[in-house]
Amino acid sequence: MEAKGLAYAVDGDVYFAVDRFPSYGKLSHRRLEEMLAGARVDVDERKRHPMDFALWKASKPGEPWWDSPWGRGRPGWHIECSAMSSKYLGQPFDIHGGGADLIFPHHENEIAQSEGARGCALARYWVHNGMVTVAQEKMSKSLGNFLTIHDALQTMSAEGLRLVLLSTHYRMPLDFSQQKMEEAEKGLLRMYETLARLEAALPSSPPAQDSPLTTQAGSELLTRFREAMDDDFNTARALGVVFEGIRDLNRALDAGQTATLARIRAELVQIGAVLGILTEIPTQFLAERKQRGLLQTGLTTDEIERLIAERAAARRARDFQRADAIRAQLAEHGVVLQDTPTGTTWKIEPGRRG
RNA sequence: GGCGGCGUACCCAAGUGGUUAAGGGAGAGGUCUGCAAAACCUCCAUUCACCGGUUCGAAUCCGGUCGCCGCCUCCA
Repeated sequence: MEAKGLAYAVDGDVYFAVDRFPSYGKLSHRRLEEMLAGARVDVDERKRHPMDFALWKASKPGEPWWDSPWGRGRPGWHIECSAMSSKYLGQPFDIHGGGADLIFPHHENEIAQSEGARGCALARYWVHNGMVTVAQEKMSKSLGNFLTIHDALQTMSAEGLRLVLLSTHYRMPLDFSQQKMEEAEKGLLRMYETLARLEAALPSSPPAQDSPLTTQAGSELLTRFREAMDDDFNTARALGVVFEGIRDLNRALDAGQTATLARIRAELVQIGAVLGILTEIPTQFLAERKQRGLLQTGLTTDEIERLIAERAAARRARDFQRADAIRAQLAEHGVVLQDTPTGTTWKIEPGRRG
């Protein structure tokens, strides 16, 4: 870049000369002249142009350093991305992603230095995601309003978290909230309860595999899923397709249409594998959820089972008052009973989370 | 001030020129059930922040207004 006149060294620093790169600003739709007005004070006087950025910085005492033709120093802050991407992906490569807050200056500068150095495009497509916000404010380290994935997984399942993130188009801001987490968990529960029903009706469900989509003729769900994803990764729309599939599945289960069940299951399994949801064995997912929920009921499985047995005896004796009292007693602890043809099962009330 | 974007039902959220404005949550009614739960069915925006314009036709395009967010300094 120095040889091309795109960069210059000053006192062991090396700067990129933005005014020597005509398309500077093309990604962020900014023009150098317009940005001058907003340029703040303490511009480094050694720069030729205020927007020039460091490709290499001389080390100050106590800082880490590497040897270089310009003396001891370290790479400028955009260099690592250009260096790594060209080494591992080549140039140009297909898709460069990142948060919308990085468009300027970070990605703009990456383009300038990479394209300036190599004379060809850096990336074919740029994919910028909207910010995750908390109470409408950008979630960021400096504001301290952040939640790590590890934190989030203390109170919700990994697939539930994915569902939250998938429920909004990636370019839109996503306001992270307790309510969204709960709604995602509810949605996931609905899906797995349906799949568990399915498993009971049509055993030996294959677990979701990370395999390419195979769109068979007549597989409407897959076709619509693919259309949604082909539309700039419209995962919110794709989730709508998933929920419609779940509804179709429940309808077929109610109607006992076995052939339909197998087809929809195959489709949902493939869709789930792409989205990273519905990859668990339904009965295990529900059992695990039950186990976690048990903690905040203040009851043990034995106590619950004992009350259920007592209720069953009351029902046999047609003492429905006693039976309903037991139901109410358990409900107070968040335990919901479900009478089925094969006996009574229980689950933890959705929305109550430990 | 400049650049980019957002404002769709009670809440979340798709839809960017043309059949009835996806889907989820909440809510209401119904089927099923001894009672429930789950599931299913029905209902829930003549209307898309507001005003004006273009068009046979606009949530979607254009102009303006209001509100909100991100970036415009170093660092990553």
